[in-house]
Amino acid sequence: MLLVVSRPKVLVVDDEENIRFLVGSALTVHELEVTAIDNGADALHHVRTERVDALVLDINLPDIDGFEVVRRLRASGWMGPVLFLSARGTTADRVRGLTMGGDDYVTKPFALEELVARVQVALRRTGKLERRELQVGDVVLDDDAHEVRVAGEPVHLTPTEYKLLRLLLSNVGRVVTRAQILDSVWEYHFDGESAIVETFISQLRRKVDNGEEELIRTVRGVGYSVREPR
Amino acid sequence: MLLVVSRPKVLVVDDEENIRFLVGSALTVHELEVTAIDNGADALHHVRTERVDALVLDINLPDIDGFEVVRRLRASGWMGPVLFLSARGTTADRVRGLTMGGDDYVTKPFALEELVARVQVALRRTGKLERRELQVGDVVLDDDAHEVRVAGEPVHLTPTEYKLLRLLLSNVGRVVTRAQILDSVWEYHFDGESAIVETFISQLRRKVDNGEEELIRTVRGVGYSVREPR
DNA sequence: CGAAACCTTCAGGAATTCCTCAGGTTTTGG
DNA sequence: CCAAAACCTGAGGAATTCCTGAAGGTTTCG
Repeated sequence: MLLVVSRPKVLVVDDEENIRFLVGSALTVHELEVTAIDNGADALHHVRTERVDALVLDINLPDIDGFEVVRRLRASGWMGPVLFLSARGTTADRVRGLTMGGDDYVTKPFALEELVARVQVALRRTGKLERRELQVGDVVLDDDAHEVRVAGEPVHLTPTEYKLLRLLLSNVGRVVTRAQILDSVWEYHFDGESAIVETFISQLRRKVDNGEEELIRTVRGVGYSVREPR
Repeated sequence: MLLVVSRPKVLVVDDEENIRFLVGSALTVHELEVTAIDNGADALHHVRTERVDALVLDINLPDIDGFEVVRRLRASGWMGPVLFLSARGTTADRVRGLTMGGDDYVTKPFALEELVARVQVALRRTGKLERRELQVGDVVLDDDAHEVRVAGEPVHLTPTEYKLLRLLLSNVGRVVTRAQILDSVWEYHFDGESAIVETFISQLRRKVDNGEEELIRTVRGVGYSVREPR
């Protein structure tokens, strides 16, 4: 594990107290250093005087429009990534049209996890955050690129397959029970009789399990596990 | 068996006496050190003054809302995992949206076992809980990987064999009676004449008993036992 | 709207595991 | 030393669990 000398700094700009709090804490939990500001003018000033590695910015601000904030920042040379928060009303198209470069947007209401993930992606892209990869044997899951490689070759996984593999890989050396899988990959933890886990395990194996030594091991009556490589 | 210097400390916060008791005992049984508190203010104080490795927190508290408790804790730098208890009414979505990072939630009514499992998962993730291994001589039973190694080499056991070995190993130096075995490994405690225990003991020995010194000793007329290593 | 990609269910078959039975071996007590 | 009791162990059919392909339904995207 690499020692990170200083945490990436994220500025959150939103006039709603709640949003600032929620987003702020979510980002903090994920090891980011957060500053929160409730208006455009102060935000501009902050970015110009302090180090800011990424910006989470509401489009509707009491004083200056979010897009305008970014326009001015770009003009003054700040090139960091911006993640816009747009109210539901705003059509996605409009936002998309106005975001540029590496910028991104999410519409309220949003899932905190998703927002955090996007901020992290942006930070990694700009090299402020290390790349995180899960690797076991010759299978590499690159969470940034959202890509899986087997023996160097990219393999296409569907979203569900990806989630499942991710869960397994982040529990190397540990059995993941069917219940955990259902709970984590699918939303329901009502058990019942669903062969869906098996089906996806099967698909995953076909795509990822590279002959020789099996990656995904069945632990009968319990679940599945990926062995620690040695 | 590894010596655990200090047990992980879990704080349970709920205003219902019953819940505190139930959750508290369930966690205690599983080797965790539990403190129970019935309101948010005292909980805050406790986390700030004592070591707390994980928090089990009802959302509806008489004084401060559970989410607010966490908000304040995060603000004061406590980064441990939180497991929210939410009443059934609360929509899962809301809770999900508000939990972040490693936090988790379960809705009442919940299975104690599940709750314990989740707390343990959280503690392991944060490194507060070590790997659960039972070891006697050169036989190691790794409960996380659900795997058994003899002299370093993985040995495959069926679920029943595994349960049996686990029972024996967790009673090192003690005789486990046939009745206890039947009761614990199989569901029935009606005795009758079944040679099933013998059969499985036999299989276990073949797989696990590594020549030289017998691991599983027969205690005639009583049951079986695994000797303490020296 | 249509096509493609994806998710889910279902069911037959394969693999594994369970458990009874029966015959053999060891121990105990007299 | 003998007989009875207790225990050991291998075999095989029954039961469980798992695998996987196919088909139908849903969502996504152009």
